[in-house]
Amino acid sequence: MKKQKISDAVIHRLPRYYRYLDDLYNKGVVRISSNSLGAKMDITASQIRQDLSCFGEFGQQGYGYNVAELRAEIGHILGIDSGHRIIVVGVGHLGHALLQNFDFEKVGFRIDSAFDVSPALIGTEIRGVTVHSMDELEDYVASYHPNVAVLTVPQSVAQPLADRLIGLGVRGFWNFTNVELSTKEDGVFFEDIHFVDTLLTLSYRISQP
Amino acid sequence: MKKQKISDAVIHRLPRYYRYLDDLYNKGVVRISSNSLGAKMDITASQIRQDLSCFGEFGQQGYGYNVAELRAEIGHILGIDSGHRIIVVGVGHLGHALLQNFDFEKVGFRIDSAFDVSPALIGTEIRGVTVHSMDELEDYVASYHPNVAVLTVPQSVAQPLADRLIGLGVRGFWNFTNVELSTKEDGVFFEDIHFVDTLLTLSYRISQP
DNA sequence: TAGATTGTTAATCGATTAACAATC
DNA sequence: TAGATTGTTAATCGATTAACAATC
Repeated sequence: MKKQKISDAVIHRLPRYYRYLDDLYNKGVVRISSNSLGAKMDITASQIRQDLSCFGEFGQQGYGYNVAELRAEIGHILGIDSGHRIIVVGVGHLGHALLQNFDFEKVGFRIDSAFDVSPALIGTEIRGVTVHSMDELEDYVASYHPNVAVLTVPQSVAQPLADRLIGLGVRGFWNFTNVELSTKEDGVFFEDIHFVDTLLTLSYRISQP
Repeated sequence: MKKQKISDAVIHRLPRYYRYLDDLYNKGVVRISSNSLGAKMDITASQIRQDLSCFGEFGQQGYGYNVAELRAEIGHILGIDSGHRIIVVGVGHLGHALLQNFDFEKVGFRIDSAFDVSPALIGTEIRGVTVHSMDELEDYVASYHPNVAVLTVPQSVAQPLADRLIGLGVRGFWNFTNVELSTKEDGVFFEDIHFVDTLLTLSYRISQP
């Protein structure tokens, strides 16, 4: 195992490894070699072994990798067992869709509260998650210390809201607002979901002659 | 201008360039140098010039780039003016949210129809987009030739549905189903949106000591 | 044991950055 | 004109792939 900075390229492949291993695991597959996993994922065996070697030695010569074990290891690297807590801020169409469809628990996030300004929503419950008033944000965060916030609010309030949450101790933002957020604070991370970018990439590809 | 294969790295930066230029354009900024754009975007001026040089010469020595012009050029490269047509297949929470919030026209996509199996939805209209029965897919595609489909259907039907649409001539898939789709057909592109992956990346970052 | 497959080192390939002549 | 800034070539850096000894 090499001790070094993990490159972004590697980090971005980890969730995909996890998805494939989780799938194999659910299918009851016991072992897999870097070669056959590479074939499935359409990447080289060499890359898989190189990537994994950043974090440890998880395989066995002549055998390959135990699926359940490797799945658990990568899950651990990704922090699935870290007991992260998450809140949804903004329960419009998109916030609502995420609450309804997204399996936060499956990736190790505990969620029990969402926040919105609309009186019509406050007090309602969506799949077991209660919608609170935005005014309760301070009290809630002080009590439960969620470390990640899903931002599904209008663009105009995104940055001030992020600043407010950072002040309260939130360290990660799953940002659907289409505004690139930033902060001077260290150790705060933004994962910006730009729907537009992916659709434009697709537009580019189908537009090529 | 170099004639060569455009790398994925470059392609994935194009939409971000477009967003920044669109923003500058809307703010009334007339010209910008690679240096100041790089400062804004937190990338090197050299990279911007290198990237743009793949597609042509859009700047002027001693002056920089005309914002309106460069914005239009990149928009053109991305196919924003290609008159693409798009349909939404699956009007659950997420499909609904996209229909309500996403500005398809702004990125050059015409949308007028969505499709679902639910009798309760068929015939309704969401922001001017009519929901049709899935049975009408063949007729609709034959008449209007949409080239992209947004897939917001259950995982289990994703691949067969994609195959069906490919057979009808659809060439791009904005795929929200969390299943990686594929085809043997040439010239068909998938843009898979894996919500899980981005949240796990965030999980990884906040889990680091 | 023999065959398979790992982890790692070395080689290659590609992407990013630096430098600079050209020129507006 | 002088200063600014481009497009492009060359240099550097990093990521991917290949090769192979180690070993289960």
